[in-house]
Amino acid sequence: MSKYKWRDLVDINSKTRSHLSALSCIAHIDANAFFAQVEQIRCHYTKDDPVVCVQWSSIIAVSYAARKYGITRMDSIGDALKKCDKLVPIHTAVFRKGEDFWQYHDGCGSWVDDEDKKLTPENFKVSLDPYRRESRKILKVFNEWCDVVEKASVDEVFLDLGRCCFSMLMFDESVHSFNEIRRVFKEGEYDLDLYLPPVPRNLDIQFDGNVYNPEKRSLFEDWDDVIFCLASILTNRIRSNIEEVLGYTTSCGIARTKSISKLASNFKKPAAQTIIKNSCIEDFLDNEKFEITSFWSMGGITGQELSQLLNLPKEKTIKYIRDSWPTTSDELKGFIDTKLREMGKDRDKYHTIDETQTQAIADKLFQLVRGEYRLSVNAKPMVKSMMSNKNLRGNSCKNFKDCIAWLEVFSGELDGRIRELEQEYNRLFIPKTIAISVRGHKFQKHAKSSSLMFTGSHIHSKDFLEAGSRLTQELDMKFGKDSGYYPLTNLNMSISNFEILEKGKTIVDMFGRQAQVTKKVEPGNFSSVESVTAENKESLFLCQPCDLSFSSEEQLREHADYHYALKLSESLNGANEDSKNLSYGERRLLFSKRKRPACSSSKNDSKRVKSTPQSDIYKFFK
DNA sequence: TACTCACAG
DNA sequence: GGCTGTGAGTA
Repeated sequence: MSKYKWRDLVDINSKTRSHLSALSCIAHIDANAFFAQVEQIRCHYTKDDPVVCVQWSSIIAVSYAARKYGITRMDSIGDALKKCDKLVPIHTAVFRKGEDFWQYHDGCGSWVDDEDKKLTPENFKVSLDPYRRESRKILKVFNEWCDVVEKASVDEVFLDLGRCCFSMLMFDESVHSFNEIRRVFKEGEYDLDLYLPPVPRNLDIQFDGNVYNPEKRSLFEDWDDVIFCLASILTNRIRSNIEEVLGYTTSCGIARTKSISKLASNFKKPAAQTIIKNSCIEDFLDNEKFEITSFWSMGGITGQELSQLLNLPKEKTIKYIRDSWPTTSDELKGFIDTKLREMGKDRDKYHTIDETQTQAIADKLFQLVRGEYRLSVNAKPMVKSMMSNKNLRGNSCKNFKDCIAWLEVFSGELDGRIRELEQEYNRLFIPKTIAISVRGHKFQKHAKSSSLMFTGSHIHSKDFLEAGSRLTQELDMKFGKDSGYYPLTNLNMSISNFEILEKGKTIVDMFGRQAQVTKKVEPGNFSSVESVTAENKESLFLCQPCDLSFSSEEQLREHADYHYALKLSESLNGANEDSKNLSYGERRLLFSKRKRPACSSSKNDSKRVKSTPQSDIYKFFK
């Protein structure tokens, strides 16, 4: 007999409840030394070349090949060259002061002898655009395979694999072990409150990756292990797909919660995956000397203060918490409350801990140490704002004219990032407000903002430059005569309040004359753009992979199911093998009927291609 | 709404 | 360590 009920199994097929199910299955996938990998691939090096990504004279990402020489992110480029004379330092792309496009200057950097080829913060601004682009490409692949994807940062994602695993278990005809449970499910001969049948013996499936199993437990103790096994097969396929098509290696962790899966993906690197069985979670947390500060969001002051407050021992803090408060979080809450009260006048030492929130803190901690803290996997909303920022050194911004030169850079960067979004979503992004902020030696911050007129359907860098210059001039007139205003130490431009419109249509075409558009973003890659006008109300539900729109959420969900079916049959019935020789574009056409995005027409692209003609990193967009 | 702080990569 | 980004809390 299983310890899980039918309800637990059926729930993982629900987008909204899966993360709460006892059979939940989450993956965290992380691109290894991402910036270094991007540069390695762009410049046609191999994984064995000791590539590092450089910004001025600091190393911001170290490839695994370079780590073998003991090089770390803390090393200056000079230190690193001492450790490895074969080092391949590659500088990030940069904007030149006064220009509105970025470029790679391969062969240039702080480490070269030629003075003319030195890249310095006085005259350049780093561009992270190439990494954001590659990140989006990777994200697209995840979205093709999985219905719930959360982009956690530029180089990591969470996947809720509930539906995927459920489908593999119930509908994959090539695996015979599950015929009986499938029959019962399909005939409807089950009750949600009944326990599942025992896991069949001699399963014809195998884990992909490393199962964390120090106690040598049976690999398939119950259905959770079956789910995780299917998940491991799937994530391996997804990761292989990403490596085949884009070249990136990734690390993956599979577990029942986000926090455990994140620890797991970090456990073995690079290019590995680690599965934490539910029955091994406590072993994992205890054996691998994790502390509460190891958990996400606990890495800073909050974790420190919490550790102190609870008088946690240095070693085995997680086990200590579990053993000290074994049954409920209530006693833990009581303990925290008492401690805070005892603190009395020293209370402000723990300013991070809010005494009205002790129940929530206790609950979270109680669950975290048991691998039971269940956060849902949420797609992040598209964008709220965008900033282009420059810390200025020395005299690189000593008057109004210098400001304008940097504003050129900011305008170009923001414009490029908007173009990217427009390509990705096939929508127009129109920011309605713009802000300029400055910092100097003698003052913390002066800022000005204004609304952006939107003239016609296109906004480009000139509009930002114009509006930004005006604001900067106002600041200059107001404070510029003050001694200590110049040279500025920081200058930035930000845009916000985006209107998101269908391409080729004006807001009036879409929604009528007195339309006011409000944006709503649905979780997942299926977003809805909702328009509210005085008279009519209309919703569009968009399937990003296909760029099809639907008039109801129901239709969209139905359509989405079609995607999973295709992907899963591809994955499990060997279609993957058959299509191995096809190009990515052909594969995508085959499986998702998706049009390739048009070749990017941004200024950045043409410049970039010119400067590095050998690069084929963006070939999939051609 | 704007600003600061905490946190992360 | 420099840089970018997000969310929570606060005035």
